[in-house]
Amino acid sequence: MTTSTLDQTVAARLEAGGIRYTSARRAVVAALSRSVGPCSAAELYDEVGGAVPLSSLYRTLNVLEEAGVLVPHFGARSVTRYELADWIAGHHHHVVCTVCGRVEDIDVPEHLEARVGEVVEALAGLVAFSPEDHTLEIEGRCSSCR
Amino acid sequence: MTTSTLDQTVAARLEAGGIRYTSARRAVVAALSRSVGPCSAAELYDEVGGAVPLSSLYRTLNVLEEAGVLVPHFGARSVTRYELADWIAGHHHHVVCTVCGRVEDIDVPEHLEARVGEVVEALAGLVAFSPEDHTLEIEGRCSSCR
DNA sequence: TTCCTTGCAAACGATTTGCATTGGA
DNA sequence: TCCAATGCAAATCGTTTGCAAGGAA
Repeated sequence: MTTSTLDQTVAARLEAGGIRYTSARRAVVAALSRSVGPCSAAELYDEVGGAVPLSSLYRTLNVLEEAGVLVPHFGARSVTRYELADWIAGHHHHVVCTVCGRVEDIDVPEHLEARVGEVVEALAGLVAFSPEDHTLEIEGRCSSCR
Repeated sequence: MTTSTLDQTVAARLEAGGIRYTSARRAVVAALSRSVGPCSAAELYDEVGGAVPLSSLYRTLNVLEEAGVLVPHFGARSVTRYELADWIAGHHHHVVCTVCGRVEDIDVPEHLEARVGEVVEALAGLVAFSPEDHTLEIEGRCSSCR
């Protein structure tokens, strides 16, 4: 998705909720769209060159999360990372490097995702659980830390 | 696994690393073995009736994690939960209730786990990643919050 | 004008650490 | 005995909030 298309998509979503799409919010969405994986507030702060102070950044993240534009990711001790929601960025899973800590997205080919879905349904059935979503994370060493 | 067997298993592991298996550490391991899902430091603090002060509890958790007895779980904003490592408690996955926030373990039947493993290998291959472990979490509503 | 958003500084909660004391092999 | 483990209090760090100022509709 190009940045301008992304911007329009997000803009539409926010307008539908009566939420302004301000420059700080645009900056965060743009920064996330550039990233290869979820970003923490601190990382985004750097990415936007300090243009948005941390407190505003956190507020921005919360607004975008409530609007369903972003999704939080709790993959490491003590920091929450955010990424664009699946309906925007597409459904995907993560690989987490146990050495450098980096989190990267994996776009899952349909035939594999179908198998994940089957397993999820089967497992949820075992514990009388109504599955709404799922996350699969693979820990290991990334190609740089091999 | 009975508590005494568990205790012996953990004791052996710690001794092998020259680490003492003190009463505080025993209390934490016992509390976790009673739990149906991962516990935060605060939850464990309550579970042991305040017998281990929080600072010591955190140190205990770190020691046991480094020894490979516990594994951290980052499933919710701002708290880290711990559980017994897979080699002790058996490999399993989690269901997270989006309503009450509870995390529960699912023991995965072998045939399903095999399928998860295949998908993990396939995905890791796509991004030149050496998989060491994986976690599958299912979000949804538990039977109580249906 | 009116309500939403922002920036700054102070507040918070989870976790860590310094230091003196205690306890187990 | 002697070093690791503990307890307490203070320090950190990520995150949130109160409040006054700035901006868009």
